Amino acid sequence: MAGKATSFDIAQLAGVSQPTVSRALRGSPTVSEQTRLRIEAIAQQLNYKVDKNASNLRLQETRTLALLFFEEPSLDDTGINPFFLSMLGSLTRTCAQRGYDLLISFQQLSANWHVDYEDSRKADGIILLGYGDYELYRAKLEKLVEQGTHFVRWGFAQEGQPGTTIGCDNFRGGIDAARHLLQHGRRHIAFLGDASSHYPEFQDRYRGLCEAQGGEGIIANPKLQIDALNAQEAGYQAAMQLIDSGETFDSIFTASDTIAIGAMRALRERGFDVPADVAIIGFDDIPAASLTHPPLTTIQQDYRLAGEVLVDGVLKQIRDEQVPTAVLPAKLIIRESCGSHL
Amino acid sequence: MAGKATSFDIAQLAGVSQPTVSRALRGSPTVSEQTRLRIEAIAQQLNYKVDKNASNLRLQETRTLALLFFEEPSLDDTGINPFFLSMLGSLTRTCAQRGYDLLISFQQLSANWHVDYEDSRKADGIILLGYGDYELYRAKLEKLVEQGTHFVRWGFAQEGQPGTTIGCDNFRGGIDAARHLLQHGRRHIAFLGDASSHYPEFQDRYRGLCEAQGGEGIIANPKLQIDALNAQEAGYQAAMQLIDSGETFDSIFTASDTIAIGAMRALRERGFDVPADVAIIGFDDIPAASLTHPPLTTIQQDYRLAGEVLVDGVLKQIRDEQVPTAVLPAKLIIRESCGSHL
DNA sequence: CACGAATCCACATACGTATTCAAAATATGC
DNA sequence: GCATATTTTGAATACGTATGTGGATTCGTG
Repeated sequence: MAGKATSFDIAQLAGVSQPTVSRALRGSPTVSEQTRLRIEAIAQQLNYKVDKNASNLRLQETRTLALLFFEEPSLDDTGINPFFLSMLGSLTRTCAQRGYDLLISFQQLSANWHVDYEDSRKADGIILLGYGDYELYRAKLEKLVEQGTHFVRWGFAQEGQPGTTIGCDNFRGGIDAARHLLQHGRRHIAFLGDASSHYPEFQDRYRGLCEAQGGEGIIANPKLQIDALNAQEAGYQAAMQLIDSGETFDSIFTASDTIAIGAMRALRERGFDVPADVAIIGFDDIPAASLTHPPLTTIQQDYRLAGEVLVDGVLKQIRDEQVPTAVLPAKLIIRESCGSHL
Repeated sequence: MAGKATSFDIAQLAGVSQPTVSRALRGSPTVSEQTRLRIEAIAQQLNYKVDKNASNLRLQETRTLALLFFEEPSLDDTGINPFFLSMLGSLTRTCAQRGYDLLISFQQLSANWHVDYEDSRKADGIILLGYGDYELYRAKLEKLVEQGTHFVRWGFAQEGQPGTTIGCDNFRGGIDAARHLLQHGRRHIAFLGDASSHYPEFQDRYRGLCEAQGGEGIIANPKLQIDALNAQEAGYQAAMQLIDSGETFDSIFTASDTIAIGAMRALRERGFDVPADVAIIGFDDIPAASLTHPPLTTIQQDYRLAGEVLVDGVLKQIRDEQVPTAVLPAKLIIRESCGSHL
């Protein structure tokens, strides 16, 4: 028997026709128990596996999802956003549980990621995971919607956006982060992270900060907001810029843990003590957050739940069900970078 | 036009036959420039994409590789081995460059990962990434070889193993780690990590340690070797066990950075100063290694190179070329957990 | 014994592409 | 203007599976 066994080979050995083999292996009730067992035995013996390509072609579905990561092309490619990496585990696990395979791909935000995968029937649906300039996305998301592609995006969730987006409650998370700092008596809170509308997740976190400050009658000093993309180096430089600006600050809220790690390096180099001189709070709760010194207090995104919701969201779309935009809760994780444990 | 466009739709619009469309889009020289341009224009306009399933079925190849991660089922599933996660970036990048897609899956070591993917023609080849009991692998690897599956494994590389394995020079890395400690005057070096033959990578690292000690006339104290699987919690407990054993030790070489992080937590809790009281050196150089306090000196595995070698190895096998077992260099990364910078 | 129902299976076909082979169209040479 | 070489296209088919439809066999029932 040259090459892999096909359903015809089995049919021949079992003395039945190929369709009977197909039905038997799929558990159709129209094939007798006896024949089915015989066929199954032979299939096992020949190490037969259904050819996915032929099967997919016939069924017009792949039972595969595509996971597209992308980030700002300008960022250092030394690593992948650790938060997304954490989510990867949850995504693959959920996919496996639902009987789907996961095709993975890293993309530049500028590339043509929006015109493949589902069109070419590599996947039944797409999960998009990425931070970056929202203006660059928008047109592509609209194209996806127009093509009827099944996809769900992780990120800033708001009604009226093209397609379905699932994200965490960035605004609420921003408020919680700010309150935590305020409760520790900090009044001059700096924000490191892009606060423009091009980065709506970061912007929302910043808005939460301003809101919480307003509740205490504090007017946020715009000079304490410094743009930074999601990278350690960006955090380092933003913190340096903040220090050099001469503005008064007693605490920093960073738009991500990665930025916080860079910022802490800058603070240390310049002789600031964390948290005595400057308290710092991050966002995401990446694995590294518990390893910094002092361990980083941060806002946790539930990547476990997120993975499930994303996968199930795409699967619902594939079944032509409506998937509403959803917002997942964020949770304050108190460690030591803001001072005493409350 | 209901549903996706097919090559027949294009053929009709272009006034040619379906085979001509296929040839035109694949750049066959037997179709005239003029018709090709016309066909390409129409294809673009209809947003036509070759159906991968049909194409794969016809060509009998998928241009997809499967990446199978697996770890000891007993380990906490809170996260994925960070070193493998680092490699993931390199693997996907290399795959993309070579024109291949990457199918990803996390497996329990005990599951039947060895009887799928290539058999069912989901992928042309497999990359195996995992630490765990080698005895559990071996039979499955042999089965893969027997079936003629194209696969490459990352791990302990030795001639005579089933299939092709690519790994880093664990023995050499162990020697380098030990020498670094010895150069700092440490004479009582403990090893945290399983040193049984079931975990050959770890065993090799330990062998390197013993070898280097032997070169200085030191006989390794077997009571300073304590089993630990690759997890923080395991590192923590192994270190506690070491401390409680009452044996004299002035330094620790851990089989992985993850173990080192757990061990450092135990040391800190028990009031040991790193590196003054106990020097510690890890293995892997995961991203978190630079964040510990003090920053962890470690042996770096070149995940970038590893990813390329693994992908190219499988591709070679697919082209029926021989792929020899290979050993990649490991490199000492000096930080601060062993004392002064040499 | 005959008739219908029930059970089980085979025939034919479709999914969309890529290639073999032969035929048509065009160009070349005399 | 005809034969031959060359380019370009189309008809037929195969890849392996899954399913609609109808045929054969068995069984029960009158």
